[in-house]
Amino acid sequence: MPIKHAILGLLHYHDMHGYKIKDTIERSFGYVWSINYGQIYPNLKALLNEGLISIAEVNQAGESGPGRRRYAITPNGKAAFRAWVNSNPEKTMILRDSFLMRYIFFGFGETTRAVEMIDDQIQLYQKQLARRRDTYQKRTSVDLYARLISELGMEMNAAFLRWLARVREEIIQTMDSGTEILKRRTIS
Amino acid sequence: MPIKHAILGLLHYHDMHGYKIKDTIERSFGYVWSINYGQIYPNLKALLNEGLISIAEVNQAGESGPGRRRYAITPNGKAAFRAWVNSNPEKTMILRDSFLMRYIFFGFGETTRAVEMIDDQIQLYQKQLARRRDTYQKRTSVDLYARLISELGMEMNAAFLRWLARVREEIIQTMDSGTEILKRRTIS
DNA sequence: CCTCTCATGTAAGACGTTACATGATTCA
DNA sequence: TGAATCATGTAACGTCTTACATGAGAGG
Repeated sequence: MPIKHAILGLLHYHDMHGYKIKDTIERSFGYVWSINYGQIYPNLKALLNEGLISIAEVNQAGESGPGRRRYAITPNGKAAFRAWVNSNPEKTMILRDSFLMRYIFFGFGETTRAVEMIDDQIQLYQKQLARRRDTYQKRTSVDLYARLISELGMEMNAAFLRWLARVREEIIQTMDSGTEILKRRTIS
Repeated sequence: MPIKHAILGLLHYHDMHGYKIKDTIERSFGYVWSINYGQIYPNLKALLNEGLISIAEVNQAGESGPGRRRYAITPNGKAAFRAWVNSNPEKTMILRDSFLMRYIFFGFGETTRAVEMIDDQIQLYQKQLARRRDTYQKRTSVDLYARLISELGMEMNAAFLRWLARVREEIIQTMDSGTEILKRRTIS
């Protein structure tokens, strides 16, 4: 139940609406965790039942539909969160990327198409890196951990771009030399 | 349905049992994709129904229980797979790591525990990097794409380790200087 | 007035994990 | 003979995504 912990973590900063929680998660660490309303609202309800969060304020301007609820973390919530942060992480890192998934089998597709897709990836990650650098320069928080995680994002991004450039070059060399190495494929 | 495509991709190399498919996925690109039997067997059944794979051989030594089935890709399977490889990847990369998830909120936990967890991560990734370098040196395949993807794995691994070392250092500096910067936290 | 952003929620279905049950073969 | 590995499968449960429905407030 990592979503619950993410919610509890964010509520340490200040009280929030469910909408704002999703928004913050997406903008702050969307590349580590993505989320949607189908997860947020049921989890808020559950956390409320468990006494880990409470409702700080309800704004009910209209009469129909649910009110806008601002949630706050309770002392029990803080304790549960602290226990989780201090507990051992499971050691499984999952990286899921549909480009990489295809890439693995590029040898079975068309080489020209492969180069096209690599170029698309290069463009995409160049934009992303530029955006990250911009956000990094403009950041207002002095938080050590937040600063370091955004450095990690930029470094990973840059490393991936360097790798893509190398891959592109090597594929083009293979095309030029016209060898049929690609067809002698084996896997254990 | 990315599992189906992974299965079709692997069957290009040679015919395989379901068991071997899981094993190969885990050993070849387990850090990009993980899988379990609850997904493998139902997907094999579905692919068979769709005519994208066929049964190459059934070994039924005993009499009870299901036979050991070796699967092969059909021409239709190859066509479907090729269409997928050449189709545009969705642009969402998902990185899910329970250490990083905790890391984001380290400021709310105990700093000494944070350093301990960082040290555990360093050990874990040092071992992983050593294992990857070993596998890389011993690889028998000349496949361009396979070689490059394992280089990506090692580079990402190394970059993460460099980052962890820097994080450790900066945290310890903060502890020594005894400033209370950690407590002035804000997030947008 | 219309569109965008803020805001809350549910239902259906897809996807993934865990745990269990079964049995053959291989090797020490 | 016992343990490890090879091998197939399902049921229950949990998580995640997608699509939909609803409505308030702000600003052009």
